[in-house]
Amino acid sequence: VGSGDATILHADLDAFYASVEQRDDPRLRGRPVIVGGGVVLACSYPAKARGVRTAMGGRQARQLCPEAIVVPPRMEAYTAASRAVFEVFRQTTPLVEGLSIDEAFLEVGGLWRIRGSPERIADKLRRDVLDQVGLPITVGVARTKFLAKVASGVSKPDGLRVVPPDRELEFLHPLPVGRLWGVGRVTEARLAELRITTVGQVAELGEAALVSILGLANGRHLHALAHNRDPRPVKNTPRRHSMGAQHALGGRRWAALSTAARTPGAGGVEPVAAVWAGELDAVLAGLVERVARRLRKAGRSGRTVTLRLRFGDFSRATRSRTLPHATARTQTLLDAARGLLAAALPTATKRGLTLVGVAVDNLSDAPEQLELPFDPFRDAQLDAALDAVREKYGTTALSRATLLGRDTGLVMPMLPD
DNA sequence: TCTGGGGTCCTAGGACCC
DNA sequence: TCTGGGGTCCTAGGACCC
Repeated sequence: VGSGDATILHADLDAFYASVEQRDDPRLRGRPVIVGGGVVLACSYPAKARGVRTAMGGRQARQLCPEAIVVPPRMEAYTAASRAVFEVFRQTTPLVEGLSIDEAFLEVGGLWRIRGSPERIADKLRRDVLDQVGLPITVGVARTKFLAKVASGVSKPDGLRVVPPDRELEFLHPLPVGRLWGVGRVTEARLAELRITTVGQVAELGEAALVSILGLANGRHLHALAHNRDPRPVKNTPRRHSMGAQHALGGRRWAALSTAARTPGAGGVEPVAAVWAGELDAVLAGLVERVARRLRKAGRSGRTVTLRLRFGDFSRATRSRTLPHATARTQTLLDAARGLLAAALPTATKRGLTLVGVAVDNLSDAPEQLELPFDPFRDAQLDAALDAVREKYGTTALSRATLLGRDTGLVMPMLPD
């Protein structure tokens, strides 16, 4: 098998959250199912057939499909199902690159002799996922990552599609531009103004023209994809670069508080604004705590704290702050987030805040490295080092052995909270 | 279409350094 | 006092993906 063969699989679970619900509750099988409340997180194919779409407002979804069964999301169940499916992926091939909770690329190029053709492997993978995890999955097979993903996309649900190397453009060019990876609502509209609606038309356009329309990176990228030029190999799942948590300030109470807080002149405005700011701070603290815990659990730390805000008109703003060192300490991150929010509070109040988010970027692979102003390996200074750490973290549990055992010279990993 | 929660990548200006 | 060229980092915004 050479590199010119179709050996990349893109495996994508069908209507993932909805399928997990149907697997776990037989009454939902074969019926229109919507997962989510205020917004559709996922829906089964009978609901899709009625026009329900992911990210659609709940009210509109129920209008389109009144007989749909609406179930609240169970994220833990989806996480567990995802782990089980990825286990099947890794039984299939060691080279698995996860893209999201429900999809991955698999390189099966070296497996001809052991497991047969990529098509056979894909077919077995689909059966294994169904048998072992109970979920339907669609697989696309092609020579490039991009095309494998397109192939699975057009074959959903419960499908398998192999694109042979000599049929690539024949398969690709009639498809709508929206199938290109990186073409969303805005780009699609811009291209539609120029009467460009198919991948084939993009391919005819020439790189320079595309760059002048869409900018350097995007233009080059789309030009390459339209010709199925995508040299990226399948790699094992990269470590994430960012970790965040956010919370929509929905509900009547928030709306009322927010309105009252930004209405000047009325009696009692000061206290209302204070209550609003106080509740906001509690939300912020909760978000930071969540992110910090996840960071510590993953043994990661980060330097940049980003505050994300969304307003009543759906516009957004971000504020960020980069710290001197990476950290996963709740208090350090919270102090930074609070500073950002305080600076943005007048704007947020005026524009009607509807969402707060916190992200930690600039992640490093290691837990926080605490710089000590001395060498803990020089015996004379060890007790001073211990005292300093104990004082800083208010702990008495830290032993000399622990400190030395880290074997990290002048730095040591952060202690858990 | 009146909207959740989690991510990725690109652009662009300004500060700062040599 | 006014002037080059090159680089990195930080911040903010925006498009896109599932």
